[in-house]
Amino acid sequence: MKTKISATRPMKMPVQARSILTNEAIFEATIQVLLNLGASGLTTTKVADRAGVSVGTLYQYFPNKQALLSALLKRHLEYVVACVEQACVSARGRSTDIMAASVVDAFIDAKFERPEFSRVLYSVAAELGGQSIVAAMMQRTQLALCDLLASHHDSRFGDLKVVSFVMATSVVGPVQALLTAEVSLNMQDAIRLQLRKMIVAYLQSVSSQAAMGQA
Amino acid sequence: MKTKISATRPMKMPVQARSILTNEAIFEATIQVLLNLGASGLTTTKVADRAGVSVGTLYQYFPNKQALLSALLKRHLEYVVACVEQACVSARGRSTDIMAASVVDAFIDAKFERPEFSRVLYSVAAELGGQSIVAAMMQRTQLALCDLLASHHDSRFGDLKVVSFVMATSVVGPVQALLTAEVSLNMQDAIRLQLRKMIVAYLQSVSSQAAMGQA
DNA sequence: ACCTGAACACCGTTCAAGT
DNA sequence: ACCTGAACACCGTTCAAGT
Repeated sequence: MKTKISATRPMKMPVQARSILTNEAIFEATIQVLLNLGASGLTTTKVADRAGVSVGTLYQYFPNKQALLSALLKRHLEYVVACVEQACVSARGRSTDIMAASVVDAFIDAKFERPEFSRVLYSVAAELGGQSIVAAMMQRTQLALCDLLASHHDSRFGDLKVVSFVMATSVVGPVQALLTAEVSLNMQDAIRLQLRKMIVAYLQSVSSQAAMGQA
Repeated sequence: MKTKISATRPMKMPVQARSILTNEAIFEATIQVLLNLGASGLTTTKVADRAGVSVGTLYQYFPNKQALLSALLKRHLEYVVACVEQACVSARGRSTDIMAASVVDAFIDAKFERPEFSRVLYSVAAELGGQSIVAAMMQRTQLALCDLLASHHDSRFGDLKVVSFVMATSVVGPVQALLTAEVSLNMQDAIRLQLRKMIVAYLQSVSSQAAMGQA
């Protein structure tokens, strides 16, 4: 239990713990700066100041500004995708209505947990580093949707790759518009219901009975 | 036909003509730099060089870099919206199938006329100045869609504001994914057909007979 | 070993000096 | 009148010098 390690790292745990702590402080600082000044006002120096470290230290944790923002975007999108994946699991084997509502609601709810944060991340997502992260997350979402659709007892939905692509991508536009356009709460709810309707209608229009053959 | 105007602008037309020409040269240079180096590699100096003017001159035409990019984005989106508006006019009074196909095709075709350009503009659209332009263009699109839907002889589609919002926004995600994810041509066509299907299915699911009452 | 922040290169923007 | 480009302020990134 002594602290007599000389030239190596003091102890294994503390070093990692401090490292994780600093990492988290930098993330949190980035979020704050992003919310206060927007993506265009974000500066590595401002982030470092807010996190209580020097710029040099920030660059030990992230190779450059884009990597920092990409990591933040990735963390956010991984959370959102995880929510959608969970909804997919929960709705396995249920009706198309429930499938559609679960997925739509999970996505909207995840994005609206911190609307301003979701909103400001769109500019990060549109940059080079962001686009590949978005693509990867979209891929994961489509996989989860394929699983979900395949679990339906009575129906086949045609080419699941295509159907899940359309399902996944068609909800992002409306939600982005909702987040950036500041529409009324009534309108928000109305649109959520309409989105469910749209996905249900789509699924039913591409579905065929699984029992015998298909139309 | 003489050129004897002393201290004022040489002639009215030539000045405007030269002005318009330079303006266009700057736009064209911006597009080229954007295509070659991406939004993150674009520099006002590079644009000015490519346009054959000095930075100072560029700043006489545009107050700052963001205004330049916003103007370019606006011009692009105005063209795209014009295409969609025209499709809406052409499909007035037709079946829901034709309405959906016209609008979806017009949007996809307009965006795919210069795919790389459309693609690189997403990062411009996500920035502060871009978001309000996108919102305004979305507004115009929704108006055109309301007109289109109202022209249907046999059906009412409920709250047109909401339905047109969902229609307009739900196609942007798939098309953006198509443009950024480099999917195969087969897949592209398949998705175009599916998008039509989705919009048709949605319109039919929210429609009711106009003749007597509604369900 | 790890942190610091002055220093460097580069970019957006301006404006005194040209024509 | 209009254009030019050196100059300025600021930002991303590095690295010699500290502890």
